[in-house]
Amino acid sequence: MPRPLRADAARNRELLLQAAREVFARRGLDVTLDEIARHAGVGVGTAYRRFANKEALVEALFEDQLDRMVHFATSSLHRVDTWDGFVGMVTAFSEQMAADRGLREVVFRNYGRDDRMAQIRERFVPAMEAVVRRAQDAGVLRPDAAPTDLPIIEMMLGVVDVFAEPVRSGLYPRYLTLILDGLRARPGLTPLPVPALTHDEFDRLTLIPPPPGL
Amino acid sequence: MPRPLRADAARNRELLLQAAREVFARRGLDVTLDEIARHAGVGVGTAYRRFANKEALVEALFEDQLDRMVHFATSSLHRVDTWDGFVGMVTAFSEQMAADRGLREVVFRNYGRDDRMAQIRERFVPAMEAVVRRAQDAGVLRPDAAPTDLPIIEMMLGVVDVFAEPVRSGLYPRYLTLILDGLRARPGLTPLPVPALTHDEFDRLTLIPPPPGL
DNA sequence: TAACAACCGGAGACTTCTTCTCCGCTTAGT
DNA sequence: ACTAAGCGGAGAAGAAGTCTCCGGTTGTTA
Repeated sequence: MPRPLRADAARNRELLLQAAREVFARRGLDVTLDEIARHAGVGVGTAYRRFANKEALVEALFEDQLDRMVHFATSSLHRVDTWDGFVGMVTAFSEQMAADRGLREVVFRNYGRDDRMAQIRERFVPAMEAVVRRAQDAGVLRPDAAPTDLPIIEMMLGVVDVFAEPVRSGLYPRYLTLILDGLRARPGLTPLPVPALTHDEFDRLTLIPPPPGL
Repeated sequence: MPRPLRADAARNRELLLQAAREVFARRGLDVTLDEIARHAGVGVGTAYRRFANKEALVEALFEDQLDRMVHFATSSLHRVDTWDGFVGMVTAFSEQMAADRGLREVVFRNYGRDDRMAQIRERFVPAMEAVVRRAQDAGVLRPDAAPTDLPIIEMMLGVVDVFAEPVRSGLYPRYLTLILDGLRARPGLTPLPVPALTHDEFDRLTLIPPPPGL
């Protein structure tokens, strides 16, 4: 059992976590620990004394955030209007992801690849599947949509936001709306010409070395 | 007037251009000249003797490719079915972009920022505008779509392809279809909640330092 | 309030990656 | 056969990131 930190050390630890939250959210996971330390107002040495490396810091930060994402999915199942439930989940996902570039990178690059996060991911999949199936059973979601379309869509929206952010923040809802209009079941839709990624394909993607450039 | 290259030098120049075409297309503009030289089967020294730097090589390669993109836009105006014309242009763009990661990066990072490419870009904008307006006047494209939506959509599709490529190439048409279904004028569409980027905003985006991560 | 273990800052050692140069050897062209 | 043009690729130079080390400071305990 590690004995408690001295008061100044504990305070610095909190400063670092807070700084990391902000810097990761704005600039992604590729920032240096040096930079986080500077933003926290402590020395690099202090940062490395508290967290063995950047990965440890990421883990400490994103566990509960991923948890919250799963919660969005399951709770959307209880909405009375099925389409609203679906839209609500996708919108909530997008809001989280848009607000936090680090979160996007954790989700799509599976940063850390450790067990705890893997467990969370395992609860993700059934949740998304349930929401998609419910919406399709109700006839409001186009029948050829698939659960893995959702993370792909989140990725697309995330990129729009990274790209547009320097001149306009909050552009992504425009494209979210567009895509939701394309997802809604309607007469006269064009059948989707390629099958969606299987869950297995998707998992493999997040586990392989990050494709340079998100 | 530079005097003609010796035969072996001219041949190596072609080898380098060909290698660059392939490597840029597959891996993007961030590959090193060393890598291109290796792929061409010549020494690095040779590469740097022929092209002052990577930028010169990029310029030599992408001028006519951009030209072809503009051509897609203008020729789509002559299709009898307006919606087919619109879809044809967007599809042609996507095919080009999906097949060539380097091209995507030239378009969105304005690599080089030189005059010749700027001129081409200037012809791009009116062409896209014309196609969008024609489709909206005919009532087949949703009225709240805008010309700058098209490059944004291309960017989204490009990212899907970069991401999915390691386990599945050619996934993007699925999402292209989805988005086109969302772009088509229909009763019951949700109004797009945020204005599109203006041309000016878009230009500024491509001119500022590349947002790290495409 | 003295004493010391814990902690701090940040210079810089190390590593990795990319760009580009230099020079001894080879070859095309006359 | 001679020589200017060209070749290859080791490695210099620089940029960027990770992490260590240590002289000086501070919280804590007695």
